[in-house]
Amino acid sequence: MARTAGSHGPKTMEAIRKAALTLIYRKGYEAITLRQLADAVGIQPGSLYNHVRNKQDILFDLVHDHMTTLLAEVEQAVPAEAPPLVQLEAFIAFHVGYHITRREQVFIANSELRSLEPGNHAAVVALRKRYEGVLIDVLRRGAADGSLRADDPTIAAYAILSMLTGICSWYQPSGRKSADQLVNLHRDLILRGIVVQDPASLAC
Amino acid sequence: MARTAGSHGPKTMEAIRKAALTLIYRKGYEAITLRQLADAVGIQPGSLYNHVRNKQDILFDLVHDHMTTLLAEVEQAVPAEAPPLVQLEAFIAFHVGYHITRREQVFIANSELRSLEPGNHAAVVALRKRYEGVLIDVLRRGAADGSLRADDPTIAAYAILSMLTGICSWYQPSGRKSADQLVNLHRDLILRGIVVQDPASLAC
Amino acid sequence: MARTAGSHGPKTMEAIRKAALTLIYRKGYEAITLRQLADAVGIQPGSLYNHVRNKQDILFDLVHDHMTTLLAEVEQAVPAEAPPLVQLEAFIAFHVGYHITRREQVFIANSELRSLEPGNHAAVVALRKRYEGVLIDVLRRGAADGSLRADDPTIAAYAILSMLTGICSWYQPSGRKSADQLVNLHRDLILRGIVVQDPASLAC
Amino acid sequence: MARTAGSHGPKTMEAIRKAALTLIYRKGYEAITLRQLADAVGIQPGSLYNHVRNKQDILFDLVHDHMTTLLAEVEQAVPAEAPPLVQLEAFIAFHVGYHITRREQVFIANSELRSLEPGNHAAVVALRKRYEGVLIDVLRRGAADGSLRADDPTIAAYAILSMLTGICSWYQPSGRKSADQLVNLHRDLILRGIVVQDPASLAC
DNA sequence: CATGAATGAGATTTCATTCAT
DNA sequence: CATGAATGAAATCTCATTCAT
Repeated sequence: MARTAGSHGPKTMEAIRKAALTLIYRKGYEAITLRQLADAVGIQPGSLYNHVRNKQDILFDLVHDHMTTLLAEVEQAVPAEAPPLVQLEAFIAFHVGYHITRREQVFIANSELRSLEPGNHAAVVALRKRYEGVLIDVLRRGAADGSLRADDPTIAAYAILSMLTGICSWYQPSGRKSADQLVNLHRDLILRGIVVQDPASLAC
Repeated sequence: MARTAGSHGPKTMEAIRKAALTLIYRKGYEAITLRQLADAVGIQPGSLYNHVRNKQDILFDLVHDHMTTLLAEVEQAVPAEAPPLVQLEAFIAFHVGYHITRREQVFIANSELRSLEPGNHAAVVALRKRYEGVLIDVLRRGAADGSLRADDPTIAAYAILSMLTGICSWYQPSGRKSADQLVNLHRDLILRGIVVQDPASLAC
Repeated sequence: MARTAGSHGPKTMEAIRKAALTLIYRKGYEAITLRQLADAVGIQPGSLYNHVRNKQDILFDLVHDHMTTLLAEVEQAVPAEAPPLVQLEAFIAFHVGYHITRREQVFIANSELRSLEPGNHAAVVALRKRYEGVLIDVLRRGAADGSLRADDPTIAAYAILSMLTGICSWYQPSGRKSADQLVNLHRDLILRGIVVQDPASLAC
Repeated sequence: MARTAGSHGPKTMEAIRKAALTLIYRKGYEAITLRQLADAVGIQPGSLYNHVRNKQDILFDLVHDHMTTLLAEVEQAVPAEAPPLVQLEAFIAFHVGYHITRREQVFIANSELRSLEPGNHAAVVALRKRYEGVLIDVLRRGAADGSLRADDPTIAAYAILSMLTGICSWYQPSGRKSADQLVNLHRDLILRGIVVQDPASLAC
């Protein structure tokens, strides 16, 4: 990681954020120390407090920023007036694309919720619920117009989100699948399932 | 939580395990202290060391026990000689059923891998790979005999496992869905997808 | 100061109290560090927390103990049924005697009130008011029966208490005045004042 | 408290002094931080160093200024050639008047001596001794000419000073006693004591 | 087998102070 | 002369772990 030793000005805050992201992603919020973080930034532990109120704020900033960006972007990515199936495909493509380019943020936002203090926790959970709501709405409209099969749109949404977010835990940009391939793979799985439809059973 | 204050004999070890399970599930391994654990058990922190070598061992025991049980049971639950589709359905039913009755173990085994020391980490990851291997094998055989559509059985297996394991993070035994309903819901989603197949498009 | 290195058992708490008394008396509560205190006791700083909840508690214990003892003893020292003048003399003798043998406690209880957290502060101030009340009552009764001249018993009591407590700030047990001499000196000053009454002016 | 936000020019130094006086009076020298002081002044902590060499100097300035002013004024207030009794009355009036109008300075000068570094401490104690010397001299001369009863003029002086200075710790300008009343009350106490002289015992 | 007390390492945080801009 | 950011030292407190009793 870049070491901006003795860094000055507003760059330091950015360096702290970047270093915190990597460190928390790799070791977890509780497991990292501010000494390690300061080392990674190239300053003294105490100097962190010129930019941050306390350790908790570092985590909250990271998670909160991530969630607001995610929300802002999903609303642009999913066309408001399109049919549910189109929206669903857009959502899948957006979610997979966004998540594999921000694996750290996503992972932290999911796994370190527990480490947020009550107030912060509530704020983040609220944002998360809004994001989940986007998908739930799509499924609900699809169920209503008969294009999607979702007896329980909420549970189906959770299932889809779990599946897609899980990609983060094994995906490597250098791996053998491109982002597009991943999107297609998961879109097919979600839309059509894994069973090969027996043509005979479908014959007239 | 049951507080076995001043517990004696071999019960103490069991009480430690139970308390550790609950505490780690709720707060995370790094976040709990042995003092909290001792409190929950009803003994002094120092007394823990009559039963356990150190904090790490508590976590490893929990995770390792869980993984070996999981493996032993999945092999009994999935019929060895059945066709892949039948095996897949058996796997889904087993996985969902097992996971919702052991939410804490599952959650810990997934989220606290990071907190395991290298040796322990490797041991658990190996067990996990064997468990994933069961599903991957099923998908692979299904792809081979044309009954399942899985271009990439590994990724499909990860996707399915992520989806199913995600249930743990929101499931409440007192909720509105029974275990059976959950199994059906997820089986349908995995096998047939979410899109309603247009009969017209399938007509000859 | 005695250094009970590696001290064990209930003696440690006593050693902490004694060392804290001396250190706080000499440097002030805010100025001392727990490292210094631990050094004086002969243990590690962290070990203090086996006996004490935090730094504030050390101060509060000291002050609170002092005030309760003071109150208990003053009630025994001042005869309940005696005439006010006798009571006043008893109070002076008691106060001077008690204070010069416990200079540290007295000084701390007066000068470190500011360092007490609100709750603790209130508790100590309440005790202090009760002690002051003893003297105020004596003066009030003396004013009532005409034996003492105290237009404002409260202010007079404060004046007397300030004068007597001030002794602590310069008294040395090895000094040239005995405790008895001090008592007499101050009793005379309080009772008769400093002016030599001109016999002529009193003649009939 | 007045907040001279972003103050400029020579006013800043004055603002620092005023804020320091109030803060140290309320919380004590060791307990305040330069951040708090800077806040109160309306500047950044680093900016303090454009006006002050360090924290210690702030305290020393305050105490030293106070002591020199006190000394200068007491010499004007106590008539050099008057009889001891008249001088004593003048001293009492001056001391009470001066102290109740500068409660903060007086309190700090008495309670924060401990926080002065050796050199500064010595300087202030020397000034203090000179001030005490004024009263001691009066008493000594009174004892010499038979007008005052002071076996030990030093101790008597300490006693009187303690009594008078104690006023600062409870006096409120808005209270029920005027400054003049306070002076009279304490002068009577010091000169004539608290006992009502039994006329009978004085009769010829 | 439990306990109370000790340890030593280290964590987060605070603070006085410095200095380039 | 003010500022923002850095430093380095230190402070309080926590924690896993050990061990005599």
